Amino acid sequence: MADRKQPRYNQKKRAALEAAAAVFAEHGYHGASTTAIAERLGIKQGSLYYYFKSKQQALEEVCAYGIEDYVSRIDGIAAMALPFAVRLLAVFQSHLSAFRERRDAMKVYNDERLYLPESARTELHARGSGYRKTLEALFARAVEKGELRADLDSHFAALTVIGIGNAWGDLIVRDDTLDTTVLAQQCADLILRGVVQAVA
Amino acid sequence: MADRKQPRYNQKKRAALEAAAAVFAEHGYHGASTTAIAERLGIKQGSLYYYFKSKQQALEEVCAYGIEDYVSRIDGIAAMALPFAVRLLAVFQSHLSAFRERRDAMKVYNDERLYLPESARTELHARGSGYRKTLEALFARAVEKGELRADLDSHFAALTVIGIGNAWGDLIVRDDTLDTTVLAQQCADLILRGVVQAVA
DNA sequence: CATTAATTCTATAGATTCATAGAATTCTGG
DNA sequence: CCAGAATTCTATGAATCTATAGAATTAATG
Repeated sequence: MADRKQPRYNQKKRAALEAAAAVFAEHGYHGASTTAIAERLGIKQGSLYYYFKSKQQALEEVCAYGIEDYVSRIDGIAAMALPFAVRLLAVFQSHLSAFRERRDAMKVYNDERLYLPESARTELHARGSGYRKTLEALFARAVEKGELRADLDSHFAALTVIGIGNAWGDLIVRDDTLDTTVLAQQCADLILRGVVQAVA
Repeated sequence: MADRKQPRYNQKKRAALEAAAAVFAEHGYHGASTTAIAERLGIKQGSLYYYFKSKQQALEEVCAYGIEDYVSRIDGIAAMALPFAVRLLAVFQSHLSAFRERRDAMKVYNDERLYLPESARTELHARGSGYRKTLEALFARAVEKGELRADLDSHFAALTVIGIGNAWGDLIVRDDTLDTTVLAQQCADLILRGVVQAVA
């Protein structure tokens, strides 16, 4: 049916993905109707099934789309040989700007992925927890190097940082006036001074 | 129809509320069917309308139920004349244990309230932002007293603390083994050392 | 026990939903 | 311009869901 080599198809497929993301983000997965998604795309409800096998598959793709670059960017950060403070700032910057650029899909990934069946969720979970583990390792290595206090729980710290990013991400989605750069700085600052050993 | 003076009624009404909370928490508002709620209560779908005028009203009540004591407790904390560190710990302790005690309703309040119509949402919003303002004032006063660094943004700090509480609350809901006392301590510790002026 | 009130049940109307099949249209390459 | 492929449309089946009405049952009270 769908020839992947046609640029025309890929273009509209992505538009379909973003339409689905927008409607899922606004009404939630179950509250979103295929009619609403199709309308946003400018086609009729039935035509939507040319792009998605089912509503559920649309959710899967939106979720995957929502985290793909968010997740991939942290590997770059982890690869850089920079002081922890700079890396942490980059983590927040990356996290928050991901919410700006793919706000709908990120929100959907965070809020709606739990409605996917086990099978689909585990694949997503793998990537998500890959992110967490990388971040955790980032903390752990900084502790080893003496950049951070020795009694820091890396697991706790990583989860909290992700939690803060998601919490502000949620607010960013609903408030366009928030400046992600400033916010990232504030977040990093708050965590850092709670994490860096106090100077005696 | 429903005489509020009958203890029998109130008892089952609360059970209905908790059944609705549980199903809303698991499937989301739109994904939850009145049949599922009724089944959990041990009655038939139609009978549910003896306790709720509509599904939407059930959501309103669950949301209100979800934050009532969470919100009320912060006033007590604000009233106490204690060092900021102790108060912050109490805030986290209160926030997290609220998630333990009313896990379903709290989750529903956080995740599903946006599906309520404007009118119902504003009343809830009043209470929620009352919480934020109190917390904000708590930070501001501590800054004035010199307990915290002078350049701290109280608004940012308050929202971040709430965000952390909600993030861990979400994890608590899904993982019964997490110890809220330890967690509250870790959260307070992390924020404090990022907030208290470093000793020179 | 009998009367009244409270609670639950059955049955159903009416609306909405997802998904499919096949026809109709539009696009593309020769 | 024509042939075949790609895209969209129409129409519809079957399931599900909320809410209501009135009957039936259970509990409470004198």
